[in-house]
Amino acid sequence: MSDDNQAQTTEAPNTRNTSPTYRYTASLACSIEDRWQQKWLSQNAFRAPNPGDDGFNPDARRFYCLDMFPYPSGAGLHVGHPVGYTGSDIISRYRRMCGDNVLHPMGWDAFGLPAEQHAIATGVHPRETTTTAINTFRRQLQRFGFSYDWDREFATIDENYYKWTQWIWLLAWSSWYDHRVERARPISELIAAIDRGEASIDNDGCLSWTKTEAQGRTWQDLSDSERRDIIDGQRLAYLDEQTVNWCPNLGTVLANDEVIDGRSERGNHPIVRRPLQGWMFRITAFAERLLDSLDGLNWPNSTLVKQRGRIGRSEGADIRFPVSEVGGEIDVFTTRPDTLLGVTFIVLAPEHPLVEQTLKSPPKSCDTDTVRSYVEAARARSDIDRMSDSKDKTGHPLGIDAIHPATGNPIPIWVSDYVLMGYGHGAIMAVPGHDDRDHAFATKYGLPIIEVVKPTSGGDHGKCWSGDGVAINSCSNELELDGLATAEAKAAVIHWAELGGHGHGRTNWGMHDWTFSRQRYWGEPFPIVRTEDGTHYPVSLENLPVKLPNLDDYKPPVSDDPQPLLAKMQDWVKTTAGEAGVDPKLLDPGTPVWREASTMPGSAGSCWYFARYCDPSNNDAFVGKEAEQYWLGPTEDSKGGVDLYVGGDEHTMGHLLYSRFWAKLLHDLGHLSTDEPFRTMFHQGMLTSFAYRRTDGSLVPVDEVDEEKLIETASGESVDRVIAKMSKSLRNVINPDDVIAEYGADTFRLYEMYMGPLDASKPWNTRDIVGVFRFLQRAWRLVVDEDTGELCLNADSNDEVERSLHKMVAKVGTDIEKLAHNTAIAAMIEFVNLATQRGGLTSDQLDRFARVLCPFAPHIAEEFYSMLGHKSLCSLATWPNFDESMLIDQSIDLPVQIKGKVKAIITVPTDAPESEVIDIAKADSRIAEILGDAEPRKIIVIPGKIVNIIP
RNA sequence: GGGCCCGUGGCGGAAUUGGCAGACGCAGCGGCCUUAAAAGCCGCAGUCCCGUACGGGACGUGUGGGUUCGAGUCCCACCGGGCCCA
Repeated sequence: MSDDNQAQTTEAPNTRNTSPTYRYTASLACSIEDRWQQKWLSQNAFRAPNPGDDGFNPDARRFYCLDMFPYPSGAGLHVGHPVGYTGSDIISRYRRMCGDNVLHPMGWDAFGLPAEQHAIATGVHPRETTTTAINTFRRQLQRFGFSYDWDREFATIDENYYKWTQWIWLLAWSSWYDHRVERARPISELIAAIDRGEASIDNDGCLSWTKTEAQGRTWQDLSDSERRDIIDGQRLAYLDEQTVNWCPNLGTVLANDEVIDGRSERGNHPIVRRPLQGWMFRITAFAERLLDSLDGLNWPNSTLVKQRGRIGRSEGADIRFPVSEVGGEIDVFTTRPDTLLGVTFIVLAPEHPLVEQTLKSPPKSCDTDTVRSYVEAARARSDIDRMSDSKDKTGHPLGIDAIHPATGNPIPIWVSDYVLMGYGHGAIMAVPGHDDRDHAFATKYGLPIIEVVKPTSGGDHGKCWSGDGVAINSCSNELELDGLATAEAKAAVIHWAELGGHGHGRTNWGMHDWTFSRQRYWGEPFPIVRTEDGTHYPVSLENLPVKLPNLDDYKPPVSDDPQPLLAKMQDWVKTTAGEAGVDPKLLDPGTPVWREASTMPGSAGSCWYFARYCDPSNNDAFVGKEAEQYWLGPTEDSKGGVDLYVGGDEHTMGHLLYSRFWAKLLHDLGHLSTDEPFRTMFHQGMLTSFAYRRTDGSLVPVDEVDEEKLIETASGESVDRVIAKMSKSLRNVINPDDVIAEYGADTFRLYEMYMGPLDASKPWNTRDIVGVFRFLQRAWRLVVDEDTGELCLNADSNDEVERSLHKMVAKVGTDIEKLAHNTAIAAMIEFVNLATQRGGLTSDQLDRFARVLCPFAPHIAEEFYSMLGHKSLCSLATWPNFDESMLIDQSIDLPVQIKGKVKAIITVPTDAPESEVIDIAKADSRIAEILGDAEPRKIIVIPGKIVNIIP
């Protein structure tokens, strides 16, 4: 052992003075780890050179392995974080040793509510809180020995980062979506097309590319503000009024996934539904592509299914129902146009404009007071709430009728909160014969039910059948559907509707445009200002980022009336074009302007961070072209995008959809060479913990239980062990710092990987850690003299050990590629156990073993490697080869079955032909005894596997 | 209500994808070493039955059926658990 190892020779606190000086104890492990971590950092060992940089190898295969970056919370790293990080570190280290160019970066998703909540409570600036938390996280991650390229680290709150977040937003604001070519384009091209007369805007504000005779006023006739409104209506970032989840206590709007059961996910505050104007992203324009390009992704199936569900494509038709009394008409969207003749009533969402219109001039039969209070009550409820009480539906008749377009019959119009304004048109045609919710509603209020679809097979005839079938009772003067299968009937109705002007076929998306404004402080400001007449002007690139002003008081005004926190800073909000950084060519610098007081949501920075790692310090572009093309562009093996993205599946729905959207936007506008950010995706499983449950079902904190006897200490009552999420209240949260202090980082890494499959959720069991610790101790003792600390190796190689080493190298390599780290570790344990029994390793064998161990337990591997005399790092050494011929044994044991039951094990030469195998099997005494003289009817030989004899 | 996933020893989990179920580890038991203990090393270990023992037999991957020479693995139904959507 070299001189610089002296430090750890002092005895470990948990060992007696009787234990050998150089035993692999926690303190020895920790001092080894500390030394190598310093070397890695000081040598910048895991720096990934970009094309053009020193040391870049253009012939190597690329491997961009990305961890979902963490939000650095004040509580420090949770024991669950390193599961995915260790899994990806192992494959990154392995691929690096295989010669790949590995990009394995880490950074910080650092804008977010918790730091702002902390600021409200303490007055400490969120930047300060966040920076402290980042330093803690970085220290903890480095303590695990992860091989990140720390030169590429950044945080989303860095000015040089959010400058580009703002720039990308401006890019969206300056773009529109051209559905003719299915891509985003600069809005200047649209304006030019309109100026040239190629495109026109119809009376409804819709864009039209067919040259028609000018109806009414032409573009030239419009005022500047009218033109501006039309163009603003095409932008991919646009202002709109939405019903939002307003959280008065947090002083902000929350996304649906930030609201759980009508309360905020963070802080558990009540939510009210309020209309509010804010910036939106026109993500729905990309819906079709977001759906279609999922097919090319190597993602877990469950994630693909969820993503498709989230996008929510449904094909159907818009059908128009005239309204007799008040005039006008109701558009409904239905996925089952074939059931048109089963419609017996119409249901409007409480927010539907016709409801308000009816209440203003109600017919006699409308109970206005009841309806009005019902509408008010429904407004306050969340969408999920309104849809979830599937049993007890409520509603009221409006007292007016619609005319059925195919029969001319009047059908009543109701209002009910099970219909949402956000889906379709906020109105449905109710088909109680074939829709469960409509059926429940009709039954409750005594509305007629008509059966119009007969199930082809199965299905309970007469009950509410919502599947496909054959149309019945579906003939009117206008339509004859009887006998048509559902698909044919749908087409027939759509055809009829389009011919008669009653509607048209349409694809509806469950996904909505993305509400992008937040009313809080700790987020990216929008780089845009507006003048008195409401015209918006971008802040020019050289004046980005628009920095957050400092606040004296972070408390939001608690109010049911949504107000952005920054609106308190009137000196900042009200400024001049010059002061705000608007290009003087666009607007005179002295012009009074108002800044946007809302900020971007937490997910903004994480939408594009995968790209920034490619070129994190670029001041001239969000990412340099060459770096971007190298790390993210298409290759022979990939259509482009991050090669492996590892992260939990719990918060990925929004993030994955939003990053995919930004990638498509950036791709369309020529800034990214891939339109999918993450080619291969892997979700690490959640770490759970044990908890204890009393017979009445209540949970007991772990420290109040005798875990051996399974009784509650205080009462003596017996308890069951159950698996639960780690939580403060159950006191079963594990702090990784404590575990490392007790066993070292190498053991920690091995334990988290050895628990089970990387993608499975599994319980932390402190008792089990010692197993992998013993493995490292055994490996250490196998080659190191515990008294002298010197290597203790054999001169001659044992053939059995050598063969088993080759097999182990082969298995570990293939297992790592599958991220099956648990079975790779089992293979290493078996190897060390065998080598221990056979009396040790040669120096050449240790050399290879150290390199195989390195991705998993890199510190002890470096130690072995340097003890062998290497001056270079094991982490940068070459992955050992194995000899194919060493994987095959001379002879193999085969089970012999009689009628599928194993009766004997025979040993045959590995390459024995079938006839020889049969002869050996028949010759086996036990087999011969069972078979007797009779010739078997059939003998099945599966080479290398089994022999099965049917007598 | 719809969709997706999962049920293997006392526990975590293996099983080259249809071929010896329970690798590896924890906990447990026995032995060696030790005055003793810890650590370490060696061994035993799915359940049940027969047998003093060597050994042998039956059952066995949530339950019931099916396909197959052969099923933890494929198919159908059910039970239980989880996640997502409504």
